[in-house]
Amino acid sequence: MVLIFSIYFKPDHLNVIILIIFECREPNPKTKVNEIKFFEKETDAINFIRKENLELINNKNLIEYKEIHVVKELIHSYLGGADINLYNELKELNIDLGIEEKFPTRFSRDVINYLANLKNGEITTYSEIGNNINSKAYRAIGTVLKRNPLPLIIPCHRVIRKDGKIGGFMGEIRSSWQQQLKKDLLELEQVKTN
DNA sequence: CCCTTTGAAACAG
DNA sequence: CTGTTTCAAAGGG
Repeated sequence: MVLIFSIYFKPDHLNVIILIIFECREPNPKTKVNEIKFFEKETDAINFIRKENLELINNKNLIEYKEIHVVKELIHSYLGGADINLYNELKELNIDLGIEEKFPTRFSRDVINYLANLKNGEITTYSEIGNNINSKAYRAIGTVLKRNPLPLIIPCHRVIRKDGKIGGFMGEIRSSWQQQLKKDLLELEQVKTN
């Protein structure tokens, strides 16, 4: 039996709804982080939860799910400006992120490993990642990040274009709330985005 | 399987 | 700005 849970919230100084999806396979008491998703409006998040038939966890019951509580609190602190590396922090706490299933190829693993070790506020470019993983497949790097199921934890928002442009976010390359969110996340880390 | 298409990119002109 | 280059993955025979 597989149970899928979710929790959503609006961070204090960020105009977005964050939905975190978890799964729990019955005999296994450990909860795995499935996905982090962003929505422009609360109604969009609610519609998604309905459509996907996700079980919604309220704050009162949150205490029962240790992993979910921890993930939510860490994201809260990070968005509040705390200098934490979400990926390393969660790894140390032994929270299951399902990295092997989410990034099955060598190439995608190399890309996200490089990203996971970036410091808070440290930005990089698609070509810089390429240089570090010994590949010139710049566009393929973008494709890996576009499909990143763990934004914030795998900080794909820290990857901009070499020419200084902001680059895409959530598959969006034109002006959109998604790209604004990328800028907001960078500014949260004191990165100037013009 | 192979063969074609597709990219949150980069580069040269 | 416009082509051209690039290569991993996904998609379609």
